[in-house]
Amino acid sequence: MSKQAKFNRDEVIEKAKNLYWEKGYHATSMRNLQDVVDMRPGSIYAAFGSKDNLFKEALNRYAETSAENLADSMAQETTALGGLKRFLRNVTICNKGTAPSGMCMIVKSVAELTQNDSPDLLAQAKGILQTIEASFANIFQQAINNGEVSTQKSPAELARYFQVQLIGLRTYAQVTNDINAVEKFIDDIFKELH
Amino acid sequence: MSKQAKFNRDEVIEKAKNLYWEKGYHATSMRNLQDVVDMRPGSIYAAFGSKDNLFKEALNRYAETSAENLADSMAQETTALGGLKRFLRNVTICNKGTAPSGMCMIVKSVAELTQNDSPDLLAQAKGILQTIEASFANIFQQAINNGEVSTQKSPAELARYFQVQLIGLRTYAQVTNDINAVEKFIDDIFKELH
DNA sequence: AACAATAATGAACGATCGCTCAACTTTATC
DNA sequence: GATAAAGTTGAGCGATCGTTCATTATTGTT
Repeated sequence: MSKQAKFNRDEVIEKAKNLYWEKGYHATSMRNLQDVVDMRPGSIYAAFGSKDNLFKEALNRYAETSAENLADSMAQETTALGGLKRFLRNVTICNKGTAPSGMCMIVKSVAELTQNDSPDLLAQAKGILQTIEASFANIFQQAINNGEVSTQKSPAELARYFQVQLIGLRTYAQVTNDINAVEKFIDDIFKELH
Repeated sequence: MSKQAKFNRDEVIEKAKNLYWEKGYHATSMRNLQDVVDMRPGSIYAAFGSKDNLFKEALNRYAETSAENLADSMAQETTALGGLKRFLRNVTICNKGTAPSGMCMIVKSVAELTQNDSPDLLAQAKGILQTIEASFANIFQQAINNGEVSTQKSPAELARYFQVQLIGLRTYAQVTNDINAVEKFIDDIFKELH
């Protein structure tokens, strides 16, 4: 009995994520979203509830994809530090042309959203960044176990250090477009870690 | 002849800057601005032309204030690196409670604005970040001349490094609120530079 | 006191915002 | 083919957006 939905939920979330990522939360209107996902407002609201909730799903999708990208980078390298370096190069240099924005969607969200007007969206974005940092800590633990790391720092400290470099450098790359400088910067980071 | 304006232009720009800084460009409405500057729409438009133009003036004011804050930090320390460290501590830890946002207003703007919907606002924000980096380079040149710096890096490289740490750490501090971690991070940065 | 010149006001414009819902379409079941 | 259940549609709601402009208020000059 009943009719089955004709839209593909995964594809819709993917397209919504890309639009939110490009334009940010406030600058993305429901009509913009209706256009890119090719659905009428009634269907969108039946399926996702609200603009806020769709943004939440978009954030989660972004987090999933980021985790996959990190895993892919790790899998393509023989060392843990090599994997992290590949990941860092990907987000700052390689993927810059293809992605909806050169900036990290989560950092964009943390920068845009305030505690007053969307506390749970902000909390979710912050939580995702913490999760990512925790996965970096796991990787650095591996790197330490493998004897790849020269410094005395703990996995948590190394993860924090890497997170700051990632956020800072990705934003920096957005401003300058100086690929050579970014490349050199990344090399310096890993020269020091080794 | 004529009537003289009763509002104080500097104060109005200051208040507008603080609201834009807190809420971001898109989430700040002209009616929000009318409230905080206590002016009617006709007066605002006669004085500033448009929401975009008022935002430009706000960005410039922010840049001026940032330059003053940097100069103040430098003046309060005997060494160039000490001044930079004070500045970095100020924006990530000390001023966090009092400022409209823990984030840098320029970084927020670069994150929020896109090439398509406001190219000149974006260009101006990027330009301000370049100017700030150039002032860091001057300071590092002094530090090198004074023999404060241990590394072989050029002033431009050191400025880029500092800019990335500043952007990354300020954003990081916004996410975690872990003051001890940030404090330690800053200490590590300057341990290495010395 | 009359006159320019400029500033301040705020109602209101057309556009767009997030969102709703009554009407309609499609499907599975009997 | 009648019925029930669920998905789709899009006109349109009230609110708010950035902005305009006719009107009013305030000033220095004559």
